[in-house]
Amino acid sequence: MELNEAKNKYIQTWGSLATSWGINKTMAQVHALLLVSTKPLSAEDIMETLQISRGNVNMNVRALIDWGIVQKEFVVGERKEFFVADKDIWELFKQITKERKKREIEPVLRVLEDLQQVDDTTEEGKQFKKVLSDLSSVTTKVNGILERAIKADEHWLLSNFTKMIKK
Amino acid sequence: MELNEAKNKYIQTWGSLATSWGINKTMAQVHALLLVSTKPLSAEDIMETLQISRGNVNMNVRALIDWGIVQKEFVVGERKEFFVADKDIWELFKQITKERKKREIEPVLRVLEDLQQVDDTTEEGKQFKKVLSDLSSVTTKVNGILERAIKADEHWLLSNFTKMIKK
DNA sequence: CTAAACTTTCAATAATTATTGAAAAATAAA
DNA sequence: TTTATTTTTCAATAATTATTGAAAGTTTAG
Repeated sequence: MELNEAKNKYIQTWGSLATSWGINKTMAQVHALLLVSTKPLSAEDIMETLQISRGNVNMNVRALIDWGIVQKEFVVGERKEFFVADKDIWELFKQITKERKKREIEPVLRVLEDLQQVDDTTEEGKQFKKVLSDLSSVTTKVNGILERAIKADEHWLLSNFTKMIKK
Repeated sequence: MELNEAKNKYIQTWGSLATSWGINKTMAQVHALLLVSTKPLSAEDIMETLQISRGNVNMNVRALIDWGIVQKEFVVGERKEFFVADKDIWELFKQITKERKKREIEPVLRVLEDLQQVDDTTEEGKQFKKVLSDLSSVTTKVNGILERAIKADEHWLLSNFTKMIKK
């Protein structure tokens, strides 16, 4: 398989996975592109490769920076900004998980907690509280799983590759 | 807080969480409604409570059944179908995780594997393969985390509540 | 069988979300 | 300064996704 064909396929695959996880397609594609690029890319490079508008590039690159998985980089002799993606993909996974946990799971936990205030003098009220408490348990548990994933073996990838190389 | 108000708030919260995870809002709301209902609901009950059309109810209930988290139930003396949601929420989480793993993560792993066939005689090709192999490692690892979550303590919730009740 | 009760389908339409592109704002060079 | 270059914003528009509702299809009762 030719390299560019492979890169393309990868960018597309990643983009389509992203859409089913509530991340927009372009954002995922921009990230994928930066990830497989051997050098920093400018907004124009991205526009050209992915055939998207300047505004779109700007918005999505900014979002990626916001998520902490892409950084600006300055190239000597160039005025415009260039971008690179963090190449440690475990780090990437952790960042994304951390962000989503904060933005989505934690607010739900807060609502569930708040709802515990419901009147439970009736039988139905009691049952509802039971469902809520089940939900809280599971959400908390999921939160915990993610928490552990985030904190887990800081250098898992590194040690993994050291192993691979040594072999 | 009044019971119906609380139930409503919960249905809305769950619905909005769902949209950011690529599950459609109505599907999540229907599920939430069934979850907090003390008795099986008919298509009409759902239509009325959520103010949505018959077709919409049908499609989403069917999808929920497809995911294995809602079941049909027959009510004596009634001709139409009624629906109930599985009340074991850990089971629900496991089902959803299992489905998504199968539908989304596994196909990506297959594509990544396929892309390993890329020509790697050039330096750039080698670097790309490195990125691919990183991605595979992480995706496999995530797959593993989910796998373990699915298989984990079949009766975690149950034992948890037994503990709570005993206390 | 036929009629009534109920479920499913799907083209039309609405609602939501993403993208463009040009104008405004910001930044750096001359 | 002023001018050129680059980035950001955002209203308009396009693309995607969800929803409706009525017609067609099924099932059950009589």
